[in-house]
Amino acid sequence: MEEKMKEINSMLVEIYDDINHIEEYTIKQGAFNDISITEIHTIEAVGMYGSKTMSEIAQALDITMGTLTTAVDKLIKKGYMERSRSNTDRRIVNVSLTKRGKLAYRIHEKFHMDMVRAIMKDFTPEEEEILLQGLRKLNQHLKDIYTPGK
Amino acid sequence: MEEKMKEINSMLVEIYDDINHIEEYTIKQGAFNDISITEIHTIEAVGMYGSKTMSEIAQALDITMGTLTTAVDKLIKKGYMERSRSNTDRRIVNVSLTKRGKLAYRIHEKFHMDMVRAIMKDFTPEEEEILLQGLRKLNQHLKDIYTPGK
DNA sequence: GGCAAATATTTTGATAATCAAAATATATAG
DNA sequence: CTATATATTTTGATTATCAAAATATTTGCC
Repeated sequence: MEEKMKEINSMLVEIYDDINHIEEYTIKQGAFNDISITEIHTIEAVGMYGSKTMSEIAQALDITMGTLTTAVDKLIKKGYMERSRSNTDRRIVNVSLTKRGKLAYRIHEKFHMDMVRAIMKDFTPEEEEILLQGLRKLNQHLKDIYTPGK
Repeated sequence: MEEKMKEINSMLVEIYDDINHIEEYTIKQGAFNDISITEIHTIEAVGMYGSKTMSEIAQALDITMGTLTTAVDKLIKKGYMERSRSNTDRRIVNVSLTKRGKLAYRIHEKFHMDMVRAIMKDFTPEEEEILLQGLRKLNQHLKDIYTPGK
């Protein structure tokens, strides 16, 4: 039992580190080598469809709006997203992805999907189901011990 | 299939983020609230027993030695580690944990173990085994597509 | 034995990501 | 129509990071 726990822990730590490195590396090698992981995640948070407000994005990323403002400035300059003031409430700024932003989104999404595919490889449907349930439980458990912003 | 993959992916992303937040939060609340996660990881890389050279630590953390130098400077100032020149080769700097450093190490280790214990608690042995298998596969997949330092 | 090349580390000068608090602009409620 | 609330940006700071230059020491070789 103790042994298995240690293995799971070191798996988690290794996976955590590797994902970081690989995500970084993949971006640097790819077609969009002028953006960082952090920036990809900002693009991810804006989302493929329609637009999001600054507040929504900042909340999703769990960063302050000040941080987000500068991040969005740079991503606009690089051609990945655009800003527009809401017509109904001029305080609100809507951010949406450009063509280039959407392409970057899709490529990053593929990276993630390939990762999941690798996990599922050789799993029977039952195993798949069990894994999913396990992850749901783990996720819920983590949410229980800590809820962001609280 | 596609649906299930998407759910697994978003579970993984959420879990990843939550672990980050929880780790950060736990440190801020605890007895060693003058250090960051990054600093805890530096302490972790120095290790409980004996000492490590700057090169070894930098390689383990995958950061440059310049970055490490400043990190170690700060951790020494805060009383978590110490430096000493090797007697056999005066170019080499050995870094080791102080009592305080070792205590921080143990507390962080306990945090990890508690987390794994919490995860496993809700799992049946069958789920546990499948989760472990999934993690092993993911780990292998990540190693296959990228080997650090190459 | 002494100099050139290699090795280990630190210093320097720069950038990215982040925050809290102040400033700005707009909306809403009484 | 004014005071308060809300959404965002600006300001001033800190931390983590890198690459390249500088420093100190060791090793290899004539």
